[in-house]
Amino acid sequence: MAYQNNINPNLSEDDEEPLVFKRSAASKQNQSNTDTKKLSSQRYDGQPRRVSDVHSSNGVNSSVQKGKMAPSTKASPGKSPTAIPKELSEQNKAISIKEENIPIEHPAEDNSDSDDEKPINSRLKAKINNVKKEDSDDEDDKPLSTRVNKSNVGTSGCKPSDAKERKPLVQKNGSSTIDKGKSSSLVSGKRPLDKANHAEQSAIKKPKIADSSTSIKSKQVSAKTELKADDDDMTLSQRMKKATSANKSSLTKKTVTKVSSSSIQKKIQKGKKTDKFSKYSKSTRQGPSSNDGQKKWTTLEHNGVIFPPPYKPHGVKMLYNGKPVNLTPEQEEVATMYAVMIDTEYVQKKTFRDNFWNDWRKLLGKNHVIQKLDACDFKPIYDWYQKEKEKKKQMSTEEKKAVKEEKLKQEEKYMWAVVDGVKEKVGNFRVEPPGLFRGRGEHPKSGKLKRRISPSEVTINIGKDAEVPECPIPGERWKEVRHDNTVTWLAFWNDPINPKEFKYVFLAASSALKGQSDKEKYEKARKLKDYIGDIRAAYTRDFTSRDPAKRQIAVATYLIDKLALRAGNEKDDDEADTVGCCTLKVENVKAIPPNSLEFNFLGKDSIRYENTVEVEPAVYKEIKKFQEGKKDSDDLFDKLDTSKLNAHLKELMPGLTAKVFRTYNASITLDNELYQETAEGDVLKKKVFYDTANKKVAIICNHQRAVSKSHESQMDKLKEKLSDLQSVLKELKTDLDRARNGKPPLKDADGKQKRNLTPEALQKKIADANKKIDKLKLDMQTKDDMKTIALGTSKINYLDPRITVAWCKRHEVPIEKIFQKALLAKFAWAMDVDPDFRF
DNA sequence: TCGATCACTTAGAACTGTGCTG
DNA sequence: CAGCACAGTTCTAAGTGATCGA
Repeated sequence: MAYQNNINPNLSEDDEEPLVFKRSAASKQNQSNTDTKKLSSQRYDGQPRRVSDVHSSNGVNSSVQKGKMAPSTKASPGKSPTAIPKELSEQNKAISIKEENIPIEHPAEDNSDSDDEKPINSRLKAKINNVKKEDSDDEDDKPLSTRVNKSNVGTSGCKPSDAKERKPLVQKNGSSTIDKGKSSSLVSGKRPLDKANHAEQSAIKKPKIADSSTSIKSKQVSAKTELKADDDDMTLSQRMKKATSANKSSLTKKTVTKVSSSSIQKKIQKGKKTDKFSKYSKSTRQGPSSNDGQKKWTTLEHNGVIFPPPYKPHGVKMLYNGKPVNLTPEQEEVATMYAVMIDTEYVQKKTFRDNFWNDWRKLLGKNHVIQKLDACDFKPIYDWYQKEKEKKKQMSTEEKKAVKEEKLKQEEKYMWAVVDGVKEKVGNFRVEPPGLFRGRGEHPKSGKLKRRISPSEVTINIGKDAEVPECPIPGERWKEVRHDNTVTWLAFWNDPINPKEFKYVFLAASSALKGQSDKEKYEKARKLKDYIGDIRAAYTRDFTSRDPAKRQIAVATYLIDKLALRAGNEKDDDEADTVGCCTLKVENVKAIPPNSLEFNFLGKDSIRYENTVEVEPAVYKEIKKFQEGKKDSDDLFDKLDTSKLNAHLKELMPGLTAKVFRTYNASITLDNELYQETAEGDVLKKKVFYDTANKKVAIICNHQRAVSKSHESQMDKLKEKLSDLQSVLKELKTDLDRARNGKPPLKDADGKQKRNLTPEALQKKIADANKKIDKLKLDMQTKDDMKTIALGTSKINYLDPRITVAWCKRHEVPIEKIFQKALLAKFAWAMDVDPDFRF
């Protein structure tokens, strides 16, 4: 089939014909390509891109929307004796999460939603077979080993082989979607108000604004308790029901944990009746749909945030016109921020320097000796800083360890939160230290001083009954304390660079709360499979609609579907000038006859997207029309913005938005790739196979990274190594010839006589050398190919981890080879997937 | 209806740790 | 054992999209 591009939207499933995706230089840089490093290379050529085949099986539609309806709530810790037994699937065990003091465990994740959607049978089966039911108790009691190790990853029998069979996957999963959802009445609103019957609650959401109600220290008594209780009950029972019915039940995967932080531990204890309970409680949390409205948690405890230490002046004097200058500590602090950056690219940019100078100058005052940046020499401070760094590096291992431990001791209490009785890691508990704003690309605010944040700017969100964290800076207090359980943040402050924006403190990715939403994200993307056929048919139809707005929506949707473009919200003038689909400018797309489009624009993070792709003739024609009579800098889609686009998408599938296509595209691509014949061989080979699939996704999503500073020199080294090997080979060949003729080998480079070897021995050496050379060449190629491709982003954000876990099980690859520790924790919810899972 | 606000996900760079190599 | 590449983690910027409120 010579890839013809046509991506016919309606392609039937089997059509997965790859669209030709020609990508030329994907460069990572921003506009000015001046920067050398950035110039990118060309790789990516011609990678065919497959538009996945997705067929929609007759659309079943389940309207299941993630959880909006169920009123359930979580049980409060302590109660819930019920605790649904959790089963551990064997798979779970496969993962060896070792000790780690993290608690993981997430409550029962409900797989609910999703699980529900998935074929029950299969899950059941799997569970039945593998699962071990734990009854009771706590995991503590049970040997970790059991739960964890045993990696039998593979095993499963399912042979992937028949791809054919699997293809229908969609059906499989899809159909299974069962309608449970239908019912759900729909989705409704998530407005907080709705849900809140209680006045109290209702007040909550708005608080964003001010919420006076909560003031510090108030330990309120509140009705909350009652509330809670109710909810809890409900939940439980509900959940149980559900669990039972589904049989699949529970889920919880827990990972045990050994918690260490005493303080929290104490709290836990306090809070819950017993540890056991606490564990259990987790299992009850949030039901699938539990979001009763918007409730994200019932109890929340944490210790607030930690602030960076006050500035310690170093007294090193910078020079102005060659002479040392005295600076106050405040002035010195900011000078130091700049000084340590003088060897970065930021400082090369005028905007950065101007912004810095502007802000620093305010601190210096009008009459300061320093009157212009150009005459400043920050080198002494820079040198001092380098020396400090060196000193640190030179510390003995013990010293380093001691320092680390000290730091840990100070921070430990901030590292954890207790959410509904479960200890969870906090993500960013450190308040951002002052510094110079490092905007990406040509950000107009780059270089501005990002001031220090004080506690009086920080709002804390915590459970009503929890102790309000003490403000870590004596004499100061929090700006505000809220008790808003409709949000997941633990604290926030206004971004000093952009005061209208906020910086939030959230739980870590390994938390149940995040895990749950991650899972929902993938379930939604999976659901798109069932709709994609209709959606494609619809937009294809609309390419020729009489209504221009409709045509724009159709074309935009097509691009988002086919190219996995981002939606493209409007941006302010004080942000870098980047675009997404809806904000593409005329100049960003060039029509190349007969029906190709050449895209070239700066996307998120000012990463350049360059791609030429063949499109449907109708699309080609429309794009040309949209461009007619417009200036280069005009919007290509003038009748469109993301909210209109998303509103339209929502009509096609509940909950559908533009970003879902990216997730869908990425995951289905991985799934398809991994169902191709997997290279047999050792784990390393399999990993290469996996990475290749991952790479395809990264290319589709345009995930790039800067070429490392040392790339060139590294390549040079490899080249040298290669040529050394080649000369060795040559020598060996000569020796072989001589040996065959009964002559002794030539002397080596140092003039020494080499050992006499038999032709056989030499042949073997030659074969080895050839092998080495081939491997080296391959490594070099790979290294060069990958120098601008970032695999991590898709792994973390776009690829349904169940696809990977299932593949690992099928091919007996230990999951740790693919997911590092942090990802194992983040994806704990996906570990018990069936080996034959299809996205 | 629309701009502003808020919450949360996605992103690459910077930093840190670690294991290999010579 | 130092110096390195590379892997993994941390940091925080930059997106998306829902909701608010006029």
